[in-house]
Amino acid sequence: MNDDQEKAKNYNPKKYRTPDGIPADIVMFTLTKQERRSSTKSLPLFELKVMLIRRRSWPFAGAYALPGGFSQENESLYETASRELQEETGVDGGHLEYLGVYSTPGRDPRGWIISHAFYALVEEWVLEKRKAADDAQAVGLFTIQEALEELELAFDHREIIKDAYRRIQEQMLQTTIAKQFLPPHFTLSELYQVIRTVVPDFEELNFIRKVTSTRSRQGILEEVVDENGKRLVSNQYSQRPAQLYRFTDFTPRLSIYT
Amino acid sequence: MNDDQEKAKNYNPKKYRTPDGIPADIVMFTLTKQERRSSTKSLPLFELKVMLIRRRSWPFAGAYALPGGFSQENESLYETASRELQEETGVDGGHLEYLGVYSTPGRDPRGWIISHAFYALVEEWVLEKRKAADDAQAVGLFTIQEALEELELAFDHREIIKDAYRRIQEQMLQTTIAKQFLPPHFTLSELYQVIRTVVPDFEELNFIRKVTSTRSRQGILEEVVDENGKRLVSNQYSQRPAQLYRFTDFTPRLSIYT
DNA sequence: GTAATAGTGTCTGTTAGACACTATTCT
DNA sequence: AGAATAGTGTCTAACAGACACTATTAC
Repeated sequence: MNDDQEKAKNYNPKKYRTPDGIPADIVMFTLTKQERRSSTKSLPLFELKVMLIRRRSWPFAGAYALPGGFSQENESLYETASRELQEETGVDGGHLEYLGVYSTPGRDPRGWIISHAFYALVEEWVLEKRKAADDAQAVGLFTIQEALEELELAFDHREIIKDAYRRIQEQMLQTTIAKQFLPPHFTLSELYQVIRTVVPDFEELNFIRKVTSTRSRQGILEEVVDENGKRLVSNQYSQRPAQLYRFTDFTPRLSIYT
Repeated sequence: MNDDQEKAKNYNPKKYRTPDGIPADIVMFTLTKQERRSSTKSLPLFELKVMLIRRRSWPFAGAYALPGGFSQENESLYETASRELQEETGVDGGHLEYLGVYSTPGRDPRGWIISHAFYALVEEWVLEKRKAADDAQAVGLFTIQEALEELELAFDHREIIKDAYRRIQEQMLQTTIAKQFLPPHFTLSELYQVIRTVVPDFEELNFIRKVTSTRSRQGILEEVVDENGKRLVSNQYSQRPAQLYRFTDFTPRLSIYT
């Protein structure tokens, strides 16, 4: 037995009251695409949705809650969230990010339970599959407005969803997470629509020109070309083919002063 | 006994292994000012420092650690941090913000201990007072370089300090936290020096002009005037008096796309 | 006068914002 | 031709970046 182990044996961590559990809850966002009926090709309608599960048991039986689960001793909280995400959706990988801690006394009637919120960006089909596999009654995809204004939510999950929404809006403008909602190659209209869906009051009349022809932002996006250097285009959503782009791994440094 | 209480009685939260403690650790930053010897008035030298405490007992006896303490059942983690900050410095108020959670298994030899990091911006005299009140040997103010490269640090506190440093640099450019390091009224040189101290590679040759005469940033700062509308100036750090400014409560929205 | 910081002039090239206009393809 | 999205032209005012220059005051 080494020195540390010996000392650890003498140290009694349960001298004080300790929490009753440390769950990780995940705000899973997805962007649903809905075909628009029209005579010709057109961009689909996007909607930002969040996955919620109807609780069956006490506390908050019948209310909707974020998917999540308790952390175990042998894993970090990120691993807990990652494991839960995998258990809930069958997918690992994808964008998973820490949001914050929720520890207001009394937030959970089961005891002293400190929850950690994460948010994930998941493809629509993943959540649809999950919904099909499970009791369809229990799993739902809701718009932010529905979740915040119409549903009865468990615990402090309304606060968590609000915070996650604020965060994803900020991230959508300040980082390149938009790529999580886009195929590897995409047109600028698709990108613009994705941004607009998450941040409705983002309006840029000259969006195409701005992201392509200004030097200061040069490097966020690049044109996709084939092996012969020919620029690749897509006409999936339009009559006239549009140039395809991809994100580079460059992210500019933002500042309020300059 | 109401329904919830009855159910809570039947619910056994200790069915599973639970953590041994949830501390909050605080990265306390301060900006030290050092007079420069010169024949005339000049700006002081600023340095960004972090407060660390030398541990006396197991584990990591002799190593430096962030100040902090365990959370109690009747308080949120922000309250824990706020209480610790008050206990450590005698000051409440000031800037205190959540940084993140540190939960890697094995990070604390005392057991399963999940720590939450906060960072605080504190005035220099507060920490000096703290240092005087206590055993001066135990409390130290160190530059980031000293803390990260020269000191033996307890737990995963090197990681925490790194993360806090990254965060304060980001915040310094994207929010108006610079005001935490400045008096209510300040000159633009002071502001520039504060920013430069925290983010050394922030270089703006036309800083004064940029923050004063460009419309898009209009509203971050405003000139300070007296009751007669006369503009207030200071010659504390210069021969020629300089216009005093204050922050408004406006913060622009930043975006990589526009 | 000299030192030290405050602030302006000036120049070129780039960008923002508004909005009209052309381009490409499918039906 | 009409629909739908892609993308350019054009104009003005604002801004960025570089760097030389003047201004104010204390010593």
